[in-house]
Amino acid sequence: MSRSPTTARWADEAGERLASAGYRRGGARTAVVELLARQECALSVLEIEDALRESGRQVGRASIYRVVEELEELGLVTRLDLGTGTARFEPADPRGDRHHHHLLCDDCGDLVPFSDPELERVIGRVSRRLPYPVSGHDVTLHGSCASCSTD
Amino acid sequence: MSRSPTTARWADEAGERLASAGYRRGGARTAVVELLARQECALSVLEIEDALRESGRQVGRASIYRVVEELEELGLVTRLDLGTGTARFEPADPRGDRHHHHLLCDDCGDLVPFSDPELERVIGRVSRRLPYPVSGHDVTLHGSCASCSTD
DNA sequence: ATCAGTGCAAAACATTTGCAGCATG
DNA sequence: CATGCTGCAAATGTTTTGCACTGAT
Repeated sequence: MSRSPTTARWADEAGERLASAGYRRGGARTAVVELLARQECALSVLEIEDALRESGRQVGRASIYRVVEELEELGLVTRLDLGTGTARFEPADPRGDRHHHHLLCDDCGDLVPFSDPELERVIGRVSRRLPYPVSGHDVTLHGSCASCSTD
Repeated sequence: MSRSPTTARWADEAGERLASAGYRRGGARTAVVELLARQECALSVLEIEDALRESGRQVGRASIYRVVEELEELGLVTRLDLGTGTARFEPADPRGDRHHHHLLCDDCGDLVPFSDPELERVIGRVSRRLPYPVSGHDVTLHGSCASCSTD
């Protein structure tokens, strides 16, 4: 399995942060972190479960929920609630080059990541005039993808 | 109950659009529309249920779900999925002066609405370079409110 | 050897659906 | 008075929790 530098960096940082937060290196936790590190975009818990089973490393669903919750609390993953009934999770990178937002097809759930520096700048500016400090943000654009518009 | 001009306009438009879409003016539907018209910001289904019960107009929860779904399909309300486990609904106004986004306290769920013309402009610009047409957008800023930061 | 980590099964929620009875147009 | 609307209760699907067992340190 080849890992890009960015991907490897995230997995390593996650490992360190988990260790220094007092977590042990259990099998399920490691498997979930390594799978997430390889992802370009967000996965649901069910998708994580399937991907792990297919790669021969089955992990209980409850453990996956527990791991993504821990990772979210440490700021290592971002939870996306897009109104599709299931939450999705992806590696977080608040300031780095993997930071992005999403275009969602409201009909089929297809996700397209995008990023824009000016959007980030404007969000930063807006954040400063709000009543309490802003620690993060989500932007979701909604539409209907090519396959779903063919009606 | 006094209604501001904007609020009245939304309730009236909702009534018309529902009627022309072939819907009847049932009691539950009317009650939900009138409650939403009065709201400044988003409510969950449970909050809608409680508010209606307290105002002496009890409505079944399933009916509330059905009404907000219809209203969402007609573009009259916006559904907000903020990762709190429950969806919230508010009157929609995609281009008008009620259009806004939210700052969410991740600890207690407190919602603060805000709006910014430049943010809208940038989102419009970004939308144009994406692979399929964008029909709407959500922006959520995350933080920890004053009461929750007192630790 | 200890105590965190894990998996299973059950529980807790949010939301949707089926259906019988009520009320609008 | 026919058909859409409503409420209840049951079904569905997601996420959380309890508990016994496994495994990392």
